[in-house]
Amino acid sequence: MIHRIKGTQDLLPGEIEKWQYLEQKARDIFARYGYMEIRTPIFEETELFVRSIGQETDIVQKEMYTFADKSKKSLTLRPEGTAPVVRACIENNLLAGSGTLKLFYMGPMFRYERPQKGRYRQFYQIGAEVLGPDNPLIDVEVMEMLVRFLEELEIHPYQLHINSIGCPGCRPKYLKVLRAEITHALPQLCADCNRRASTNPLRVLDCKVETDQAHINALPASLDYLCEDCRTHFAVVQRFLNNRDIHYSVNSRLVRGLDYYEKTTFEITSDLLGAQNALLGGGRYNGLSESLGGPAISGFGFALGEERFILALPKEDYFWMRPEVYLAPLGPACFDFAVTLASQLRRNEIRAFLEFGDKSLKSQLRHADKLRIPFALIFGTEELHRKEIQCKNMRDGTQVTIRAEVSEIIRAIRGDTAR
RNA sequence: GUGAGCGUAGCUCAAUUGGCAGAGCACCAGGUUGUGGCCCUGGGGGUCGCGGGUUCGAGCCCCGUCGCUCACCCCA
Repeated sequence: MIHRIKGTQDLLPGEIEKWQYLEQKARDIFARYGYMEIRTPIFEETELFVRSIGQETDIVQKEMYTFADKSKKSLTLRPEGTAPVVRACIENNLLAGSGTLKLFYMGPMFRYERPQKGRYRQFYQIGAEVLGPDNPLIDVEVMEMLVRFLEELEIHPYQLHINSIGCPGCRPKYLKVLRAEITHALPQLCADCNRRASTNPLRVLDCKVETDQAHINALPASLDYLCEDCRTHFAVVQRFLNNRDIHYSVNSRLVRGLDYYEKTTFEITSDLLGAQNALLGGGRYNGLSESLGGPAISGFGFALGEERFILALPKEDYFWMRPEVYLAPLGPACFDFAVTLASQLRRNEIRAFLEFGDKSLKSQLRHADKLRIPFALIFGTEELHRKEIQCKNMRDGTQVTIRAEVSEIIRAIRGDTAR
């Protein structure tokens, strides 16, 4: 028995409808905010991710699916979507204009991690990028769109957390102070923090160990070390979030795991999820384009985890384009007619289901009921001899005899007015 | 990479001290010459994850192994 790879999943009928719903709603709201879709390859040169995400990050250090192809080139299954999008923009010269470029994408990402609730090795993200000016109103518009998106999906409660982690101009100064303070507190901190202190001091801020909290709260916050430009940027973001009546909390301990972020970072969490409680996250990445050899263009973007949205979605019956009519021929003698009729109905845009097995009427109706198809067309040799057909309404059980013609059938299942 | 919990029918789970592998749901058939849901009757289905060991006898005890789940880590 061969079965699926750890951390992957088969999305089956009954579950996939939620995904279609989610993706359809995403396309809808992206269209309203002026985004166009982009699709990039599922694998890239390894170097793209190393340079953008950062050599020392966990993603690059231990989570990438990296392999050599037959020409010995090192390739990597994409662990995130921003770097490939920016790469594609540079390569196809989409950044030539001076305006704002808004793109969205959706698709699978890959990270080699131990699976748990809401976390998979192949997982799906929907994300968007705004390339162009370094304008804080972009940050606000993206967050507003996401809050609207959550409301339309009826996902609640959720919390928006924002922070500013400074820019290459002011962050080094902050990191120096942070390092010094952490070193000072090190004896009182947990083993993980002791390790992080040297590998990635920002992550110490993210520690959840109870006994560390008091010490961590006493550590300096990046917000207190922002340069003039970063401070103004963050102030404008907050002012306009307030204007739009968007509830948020400033979380000076919000740290992101990718090195390209600067200035604004944000995250939306929900306790509808498990321990992995982030529905989505994102931030500003002004230096990314240039570091990948493109023009000096600013960027802001986010990615949301589809699996996590599915977990948070209200427990409802999601839409399925189920067949409108089930053809139940009685015996092989009527099958030719059934095939022809199904074809005619479909040409008239009727969703028709035809059973191919030689099943009893009882089992065919049971099947139609199980698929919740609203009408069944029943016909045996007697009916066909008279050019008639039985049309049964599966909801109320009523049944009428009609002429075996497409126009009659359409009238019967869609009502007199429809066509 | 680390830790814990769990692997018995398609699904959810029982099985006393180690003593003939079960139920509900689902599925199929019949009750109805050609009519679904509700009800009744019957039926098909099992490498008890896998491999060793102990024992007259193992789903149960022991060792190993694989898988799943959750959590740590990290992130979407």
